Amino acid sequence: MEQYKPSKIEKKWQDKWEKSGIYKDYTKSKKFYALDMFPYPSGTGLHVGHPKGYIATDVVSRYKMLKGYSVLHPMGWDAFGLPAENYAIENKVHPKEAVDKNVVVFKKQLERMGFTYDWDREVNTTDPKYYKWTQWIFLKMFEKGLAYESNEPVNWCPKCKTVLANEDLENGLCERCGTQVVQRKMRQWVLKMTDYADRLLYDLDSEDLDWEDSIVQQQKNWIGRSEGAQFDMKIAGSNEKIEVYTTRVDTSFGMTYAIVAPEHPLIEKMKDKIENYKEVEKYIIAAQNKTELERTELQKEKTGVELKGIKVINPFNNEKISLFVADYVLGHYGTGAVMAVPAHDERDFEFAKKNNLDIKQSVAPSFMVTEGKDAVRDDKKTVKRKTVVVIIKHWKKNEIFCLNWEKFGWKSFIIGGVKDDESSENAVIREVKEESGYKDIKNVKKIGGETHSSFYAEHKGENRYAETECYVVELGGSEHIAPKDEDVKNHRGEWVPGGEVCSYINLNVHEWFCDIFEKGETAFVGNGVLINSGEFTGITSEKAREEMTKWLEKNKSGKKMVNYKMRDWVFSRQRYWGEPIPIIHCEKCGAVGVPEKDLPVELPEVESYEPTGTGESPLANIKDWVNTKCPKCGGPGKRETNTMPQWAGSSWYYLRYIDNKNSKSLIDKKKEKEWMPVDLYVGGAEHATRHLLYARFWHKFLYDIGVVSTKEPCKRFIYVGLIGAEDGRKMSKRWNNVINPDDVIKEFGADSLRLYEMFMGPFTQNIAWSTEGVKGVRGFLNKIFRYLELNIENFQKRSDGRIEQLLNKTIKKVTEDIENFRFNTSISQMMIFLNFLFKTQEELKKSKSEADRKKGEFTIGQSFMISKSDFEKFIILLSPFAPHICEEIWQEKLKHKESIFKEKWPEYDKKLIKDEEIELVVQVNGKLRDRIKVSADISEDEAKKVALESEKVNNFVKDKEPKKMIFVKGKLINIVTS
RNA sequence: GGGCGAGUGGUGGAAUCGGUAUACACGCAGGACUUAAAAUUCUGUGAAUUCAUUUUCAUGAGGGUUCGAGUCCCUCCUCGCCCACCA
Repeated sequence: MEQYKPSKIEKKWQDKWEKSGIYKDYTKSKKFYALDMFPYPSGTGLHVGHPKGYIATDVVSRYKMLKGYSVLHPMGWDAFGLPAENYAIENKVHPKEAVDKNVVVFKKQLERMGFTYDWDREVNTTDPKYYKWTQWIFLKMFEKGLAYESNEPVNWCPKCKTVLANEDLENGLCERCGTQVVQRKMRQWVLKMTDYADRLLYDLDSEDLDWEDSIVQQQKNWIGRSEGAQFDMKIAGSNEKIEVYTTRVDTSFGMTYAIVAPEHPLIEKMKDKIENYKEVEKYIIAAQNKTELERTELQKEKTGVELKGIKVINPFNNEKISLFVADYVLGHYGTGAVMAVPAHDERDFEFAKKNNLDIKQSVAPSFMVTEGKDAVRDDKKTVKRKTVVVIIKHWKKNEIFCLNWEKFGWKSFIIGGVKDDESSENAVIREVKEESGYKDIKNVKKIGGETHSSFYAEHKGENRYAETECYVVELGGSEHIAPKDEDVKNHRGEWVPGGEVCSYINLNVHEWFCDIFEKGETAFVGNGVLINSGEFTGITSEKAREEMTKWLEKNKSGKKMVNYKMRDWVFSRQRYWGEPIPIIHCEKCGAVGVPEKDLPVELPEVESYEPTGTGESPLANIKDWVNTKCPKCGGPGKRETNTMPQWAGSSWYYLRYIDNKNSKSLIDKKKEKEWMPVDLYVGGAEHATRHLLYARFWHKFLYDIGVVSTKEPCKRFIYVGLIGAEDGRKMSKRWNNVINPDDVIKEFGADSLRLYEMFMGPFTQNIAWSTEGVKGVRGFLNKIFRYLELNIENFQKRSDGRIEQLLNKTIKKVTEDIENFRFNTSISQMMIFLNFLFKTQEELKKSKSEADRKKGEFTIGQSFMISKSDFEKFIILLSPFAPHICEEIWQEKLKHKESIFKEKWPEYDKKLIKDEEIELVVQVNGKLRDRIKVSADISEDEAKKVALESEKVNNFVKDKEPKKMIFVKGKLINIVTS
């Protein structure tokens, strides 16, 4: 029998596809843009983990082609950056040479996997024809004031000898070499990404973006928007002031001191007035010399020095308080100065404790109570659960309540108020019944004391107090209907059904918390109700933030303020191998952009790529290149010698694929409209806060200047789960556990590699490689070949009914699974289908031999076998995953003249998917007791009858009378006896 | 410390709506083929119990809701990723 030999077959088809350009059909009416993160062509080549994402996009691309789409599926090289440069330094070759060499290797490796890349569209970020446009974008940003020069301290990696962006750090270490980064003041180019912060944040929730939650969340956290207030604090006896930023202006009355960061300009300004300036100066110098690591990890203890002789004034109560310098306040965030409220901020609390500073409470804890998630009414459903009603009373006893709040294990609470004159258990229960529609209230526990009660609720912007008693009431035992919207409206405000309104109960427990303060245990950082806060006393934290900010505005001493954790993008590197920044410095005109007609500013040849470490890149040594004319005034000018970071080229590459040969513009408008946005983008999750953020930023800028027509670059992004080594470690040269895809392809074939990587588990999950697993999928491919060899003469006109049905189910499942990136289950479904073909074949053999034994006539007829057209459908389903073997079968075995690419993706027949007969599951008290074959549309009555007739069932029901029966149509019946 | 996610056989995993837990695959065991091995193929394979039918127990631990829970709720434990003095 002919064996399936991947090595011969695969090469043959790869060549034919490439030659015919069959997948480059861009004439269809529907488009699909599938994008991979282009690789950095390193010297080590690919390992099996790299292509996982590429395989997935290729599967989807081929699937979309069969579905009648024009599919854009390009590939290119992100080749600027340190590794190539370091290699160049070591080996004294031009980085370009190393890159070119590596690209050849990478391309060959990718080609062996049978990807449908359109290599005519290949881009390379180091190609002057490409980086001309990277520079062009920079120039446009420069023109719009989004690229600016700055002298702020930046992260400097002493080993890489370059500045790094915030995004390039890992725990304060250089992400590339692990060296401790130091802060260094340097002139550098910065992109004003913070101007786009709000749009970058809000568009994450827009319809243009369908990304995985975790990635969206990561970006949100990275952007780190916070809303608060900024206000002035006057320095007593001086005209100077500091500005502080806080998100908790509601705690202002608890302020007992203020702090400035070591780099705050006030210190220099007030030098003369600071009595202990020497001590302060010493502290500042020490702080500057601290590494990031010391500031965070090692140096957990908060340090600081008081600026003696200086007092600042709390604008809310005109109190004079001390000012400190402490390095737990960051100079670059907010205003570099904060108010300190030890009672309500853990860091301030810690610092205050250490330095014996005052602690003053201004917010009393209160508890937010909302309904449990499961109680949120769903229009279709009855909410079924046990509910606890808590009504709070006496504040001196509520310590018990607070302590036990969580320990009781109640899952949710409804707050109810009782009318003043009706404080009794019965009143509570009656009211609960009436107002909520809940029935079967039981298990009433009184947890309150005897005195007055204080029930506090914020409802639709209004604060209400009610006198209440304190009870715990357990609701449940049977189904109840969640309240309707009308009911909510009718409520007095105390009720919060459906989780639609948040309520506060002022438990007046601050005394209890005060105890803790006195014991020195904790700060209360939650929201609550203001105490000791002058005119603001008694309102909630939320309300207080609004009101107190308004107060500041009215008194012209502060305003509402928004801050971001995200900082502007430090955009210059002091290295050779990057795009030159197209700027000329002129003594007269300052920084002048290189005129568009002179782009690209090509990287000049240098003798040494070695970084200088002086804050200039090696380009600074090429005097001929550096010295030029100012484009504005014609006078002497010097070229900018810094280069762009590695992330520049990749921030817009997806656009260039669409029109990669255009020398007149970055992209042709018509073509851009035709293809954008990217429909599917697959790549590593580690790019969530860097590349994906940068690309969105640049894209939005390009949108603003009219280059692109979409607000977001890509519609759907899915991250790839990593492939670990077989030993459970990371695949790495260091552990000598790297699996090279070339070896796998050589032994098992590209189809097996593709199929295995898609089969190994959920796509986004990290999973270890298993060579045994590859053998498994190869067996599957072999079996298809074998089945065909055995049965190619036996195809019937129409398939066995069971095969037909299973095939239609398979079409449905595979189609849906590809759309949803559940490749593993679509492959297992195809395995199930093939297994069934073998099973029917066994049945066929059996009947044959039986016929032989009886010496009867035997014809295959229409049973047991599959029709040619149905088998072909199966092959088409498999072809996106294992294109080579499918093309081989299609053209060589099934004798089609045209490629399988020309086929249409099969549709399933809804009628055929329905089962006529099912196995009715019969449960007794929820336990499986029997399965009975019945017609699929069996009625409830019939099902009951059949179920009760079953002997097995009767063993369990015995003489007990069934209390009720639960029937799920087409699935099961549950007999309840107890 | 904060955010997100996960925990199911010996292993990777399936069960997407609260309805038959362990699909599919690997591994393992036994049989066939072979001088032999590999390859291939067939059968079995959660645990306990039983000759067997069977029954009981099992989805990190413990509780809860439900006729019914891997799935929902609460508490706890473990692991992974991201961020981390952001006021």
